[in-house]
Amino acid sequence: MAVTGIKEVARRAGVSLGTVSNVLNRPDSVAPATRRRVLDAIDELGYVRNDSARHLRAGSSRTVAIVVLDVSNPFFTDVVQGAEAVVEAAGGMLVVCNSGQDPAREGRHLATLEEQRVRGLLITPVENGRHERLERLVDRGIPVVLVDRGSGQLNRCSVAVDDVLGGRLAATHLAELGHRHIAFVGGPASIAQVADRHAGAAAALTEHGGGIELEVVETKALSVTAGRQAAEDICALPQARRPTAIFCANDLLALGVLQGLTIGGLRVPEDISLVGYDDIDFAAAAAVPLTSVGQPREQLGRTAAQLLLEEADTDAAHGHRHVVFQPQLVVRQSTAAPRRRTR
Amino acid sequence: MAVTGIKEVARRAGVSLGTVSNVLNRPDSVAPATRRRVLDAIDELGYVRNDSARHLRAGSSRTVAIVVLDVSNPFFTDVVQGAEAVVEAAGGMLVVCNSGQDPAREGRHLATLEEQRVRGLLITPVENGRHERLERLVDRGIPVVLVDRGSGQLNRCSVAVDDVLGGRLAATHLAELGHRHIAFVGGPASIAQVADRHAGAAAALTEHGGGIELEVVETKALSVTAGRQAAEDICALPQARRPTAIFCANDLLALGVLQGLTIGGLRVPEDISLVGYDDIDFAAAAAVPLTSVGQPREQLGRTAAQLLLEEADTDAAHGHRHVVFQPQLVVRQSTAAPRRRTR
DNA sequence: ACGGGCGCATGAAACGTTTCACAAGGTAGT
DNA sequence: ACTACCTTGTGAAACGTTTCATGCGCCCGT
Repeated sequence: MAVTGIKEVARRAGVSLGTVSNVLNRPDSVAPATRRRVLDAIDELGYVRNDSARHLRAGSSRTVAIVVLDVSNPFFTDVVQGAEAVVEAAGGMLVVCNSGQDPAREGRHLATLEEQRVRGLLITPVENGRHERLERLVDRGIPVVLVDRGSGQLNRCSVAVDDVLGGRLAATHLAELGHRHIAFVGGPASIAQVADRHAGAAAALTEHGGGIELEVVETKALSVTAGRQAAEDICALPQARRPTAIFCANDLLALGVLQGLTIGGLRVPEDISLVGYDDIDFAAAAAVPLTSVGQPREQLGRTAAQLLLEEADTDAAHGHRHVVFQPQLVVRQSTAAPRRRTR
Repeated sequence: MAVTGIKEVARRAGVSLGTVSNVLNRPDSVAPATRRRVLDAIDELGYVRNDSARHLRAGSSRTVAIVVLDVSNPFFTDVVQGAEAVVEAAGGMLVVCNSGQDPAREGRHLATLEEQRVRGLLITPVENGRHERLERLVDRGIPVVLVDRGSGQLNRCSVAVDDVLGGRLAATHLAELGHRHIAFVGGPASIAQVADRHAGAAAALTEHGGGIELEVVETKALSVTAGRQAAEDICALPQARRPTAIFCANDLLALGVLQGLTIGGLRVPEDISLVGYDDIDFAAAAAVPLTSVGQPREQLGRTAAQLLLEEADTDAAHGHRHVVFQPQLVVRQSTAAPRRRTR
């Protein structure tokens, strides 16, 4: 009921303002008897600290924000959960903001977060390159950690997964199964992750030799719908010109492709092999469990959060680190050796 | 750079503290020339409002929180997006908290949010019934809207979907297709949604007459894994005792069941029909597109947020409303008439 | 017995806003 | 010319904390 604060508690317990504050923040420096009295008063009054006042005084807050591209992509929800665990363990709070790939929305979020004087920021920026607003936050002393984005910048930490290697793994797997005609499905190519995964695949195939063809099918988005569409195009090809394997930049895409292929009457993996990327839970749960390139999603979030808190706690200049994880190929049932072509 | 506030801006613009505040909050009450000068000063200094101070003074904040059971369930991410849209349009910020079905975690979140003096709270509580902490928030004057939970309580608004009706729709659909032996897969039964959906199905079948059997397969969770497990059990039954249709409490479950049936060599819908619930995007994208009971997920979130803001804006006592949406059956390819039993 | 330390409690100052009562000057109405 | 009012700007108070210099009493060691 009591909407008021520490003052009322102090009066009730018959102590001074400062003492109540001490009970709250440095309980050991208060005599047990006094402490008891204060705690009782707090209970009776139903007193709850006022965070705004606390942080106004303290200057910094205990909340950390994470800005993601798409809250409904399981990849990000897992990253969020990882970060959440670390932040909460440290007594903080993680607020999740969704930019939905929209730079304007991202901007609004950053503005609000700046006003809130958040403790730190985890972000997968919508756009690459210089980011004025982000620079400002950094200048202001708010630590920023880039998530799932290699960092050209040196003035902040970053956490990422080696997408080039991921692409290599997928392509090598297909090549070793004997595929000679592979399609890469993904897009838009402006997205760094997509470009890297493709580059990795291309490099691996070149090294592997044997003139393996890597055809690119560019999609508009990394979504299930986009994948289904791409699959339709592929089904329409005459069998001779049809790839025997598909590597998707993303599991959502791969699920769409799987669906499209099924509709088009092609079986996975008998007629065509399929590799996804991210290894989201739905990949394993698909009707044909997907072979996919796994990323340590939760760990990505955890590490990012750790780096952030570390930086936030370090008073002095802190050495910015760039952690890169290794992806891992998870082989399931969507890949197999190509059938002999009818000769 | 300037870490300081309004004061410095005032000095630079050669005006008083109050004037700067007016420029920020009531620009019209300031002469254009003065306003210009102040705005310039703000720009040059890179001044950014301090939210803590503002809210300390104002008493209430502009952030609204939503506490969900599982951030990685697409159902909730859609609800969140709906709420987000409304809150952001109103100039507020939505913070997403994940209780992960854990009452303790939920409690910690609520404690923090109470300290933050959030403007309002959207929540799908982990447990039903009286909720001490929630009561406290309400007493404190923080509006609370229950999401996806019918409200026994009358001291707050709620937004829900009629789960009993949803159950009826699913069961009726199957009965009309000619199924005589149906299984309900879901659990734990303590979850209100699960119980309601089952109750609806049972009621509909009774009314439909013809002695249709409704068998219950209780699961431990509403997850893909749990569904796969349940499907294995069903596959193990001798054909004569095997249901010809399955109604799942949840799409995640249904996806798991679909996978389990496929592994077990049963085809959907030829051998067995399958109905899910929620109509998440992955349901439409499954290898066999799922018939499912759709809920207006985003609208659920939007409405909840609207109710909340409305309550927060109303000074006087406000009439608590309970909005109930109608679910809708979405028929896709996972349901069909049962094959004639081999006689 | 005396000074130094230590343990505990105090109260005022400061954090950066917003608000509010008020002042100064100008304009208009009578 | 006088009052009344409007427009624009002012500065102090208040919001609820935390922090810090200070004070008071007590014990201990010499």
